[in-house]
Amino acid sequence: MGMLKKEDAMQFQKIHGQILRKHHLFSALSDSDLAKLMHGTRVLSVGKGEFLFQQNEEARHFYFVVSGCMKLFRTLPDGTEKIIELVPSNQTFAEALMFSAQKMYPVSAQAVEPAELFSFSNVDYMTLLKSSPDLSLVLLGDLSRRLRMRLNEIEVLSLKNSTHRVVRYLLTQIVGSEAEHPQFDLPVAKRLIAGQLAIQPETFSRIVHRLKEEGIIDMKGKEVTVLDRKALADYE
Amino acid sequence: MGMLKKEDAMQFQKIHGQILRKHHLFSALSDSDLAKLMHGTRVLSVGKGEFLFQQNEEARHFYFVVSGCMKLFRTLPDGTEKIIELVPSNQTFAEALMFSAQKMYPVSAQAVEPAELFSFSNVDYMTLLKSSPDLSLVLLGDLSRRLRMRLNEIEVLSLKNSTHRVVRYLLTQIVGSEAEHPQFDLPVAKRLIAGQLAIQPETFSRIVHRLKEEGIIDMKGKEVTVLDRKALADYE
DNA sequence: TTTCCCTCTTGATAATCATCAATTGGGTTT
DNA sequence: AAACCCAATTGATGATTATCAAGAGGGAAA
Repeated sequence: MGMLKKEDAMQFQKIHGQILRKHHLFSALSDSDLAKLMHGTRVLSVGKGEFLFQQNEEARHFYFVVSGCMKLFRTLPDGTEKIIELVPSNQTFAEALMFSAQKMYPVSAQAVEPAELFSFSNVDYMTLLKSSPDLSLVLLGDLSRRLRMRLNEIEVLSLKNSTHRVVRYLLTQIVGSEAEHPQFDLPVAKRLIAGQLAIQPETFSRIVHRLKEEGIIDMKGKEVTVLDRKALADYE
Repeated sequence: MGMLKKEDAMQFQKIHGQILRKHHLFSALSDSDLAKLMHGTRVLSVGKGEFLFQQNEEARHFYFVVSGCMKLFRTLPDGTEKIIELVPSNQTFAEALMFSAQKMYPVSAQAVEPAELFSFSNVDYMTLLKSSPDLSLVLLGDLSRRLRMRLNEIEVLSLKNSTHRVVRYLLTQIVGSEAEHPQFDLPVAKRLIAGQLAIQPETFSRIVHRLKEEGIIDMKGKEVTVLDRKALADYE
């Protein structure tokens, strides 16, 4: 939590550089550019429930999640919070603000479980960008992908009833799996998932109950098993 | 509707170049670059209700709306359509796909009123991008702004009741206006606005009726007058 | 002008969902 | 182990909204 001294920085890069390399925002950087960027990097530990930043704070940094999980949300006029995104490890967030005229975070960021983060200076990264057209293209692809994610969310929120939203959520969790009875763990607490789907926790619980009764899925704690893929897809 | 011949192209650019110049995607281009780009440009006329492209079609072009209005929407599993965006004149759309790995339009595009469009080749524009880091930054800002727009939409869709959504919509239409009784025209048919807010036309109509009864707004056809700004804002 | 079409409106009803309240269950701390 | 906390569940109720149906209004075309 603070600027690193030179000798630490070298050690830091040695240990963590390769973690970053896996992410497309950093994989295209030359060794020297990465070193330069990481010189201004800070390592942050955020405890469960702790805030990283609040909505409308000035945005000078963007972040990479090393471990844990961050929750990005907006506070609605009635005081409830709307979850915009849950950011798992090995992902970045808040990097789109670098290019926006609006220099304030449009969301608040809070850890849903203890998290380790790298923070990057927007101005430093911008400097790299200006000298590297390829990197810009990578970022453009990144934002484009994010845009598409948001599109999907908008579609989910527009689905007529809550059951459809839950079903859609379950289906997105098992795309890619070829298994007859796909299995996965809910990434976060059920109430948070309900929040993402803009339904109440009680409603979520009741819908899951119904799907279980109909023999379409099974759920024990966070462990989900899809028993009838077709029936689930047919709900749509 | 077709590739322009050289002499036409010059005329074309003379007439329309300055229109494009006003848009930030093209304002940073040099004269020669703009000329090069417009050489491959097509002018399209799309009649009311006519489709420009369908969801999942391969995306080779992006578009600039010269006049008219385009509707971007997704078809939901139940057959209804969810309006993602209404694109008025002097705006571009579908340019984010240039950078995405997914090369298919994630939405369908249809004219809600007769529209004139310019189409641009993705590969041509990409070529320009690679040689112009500044242009990349402009585009990054563009996508960033779009991302924020989507964020707002997601928030609107998460608002608990329909009245809040309508009120929020009205408020966004009068930001910037300092008038005591701001006035504006609905940009499209009410049923389309209802669709954007993910509510039924009937519900929209009833909510407007109530707001009129309470003396907060007035609405005659598409002409809207806000009679009580404060009361409207307090609904949130 | 008259006809036609489509949007918008208004009413009545049914379905869905949020809210309030009480209980259970799992995991952690003391 | 006991106490405690918070998440999750389940039930009962009321509010909100979708749906179905019918009529009114407005603009375009014949």
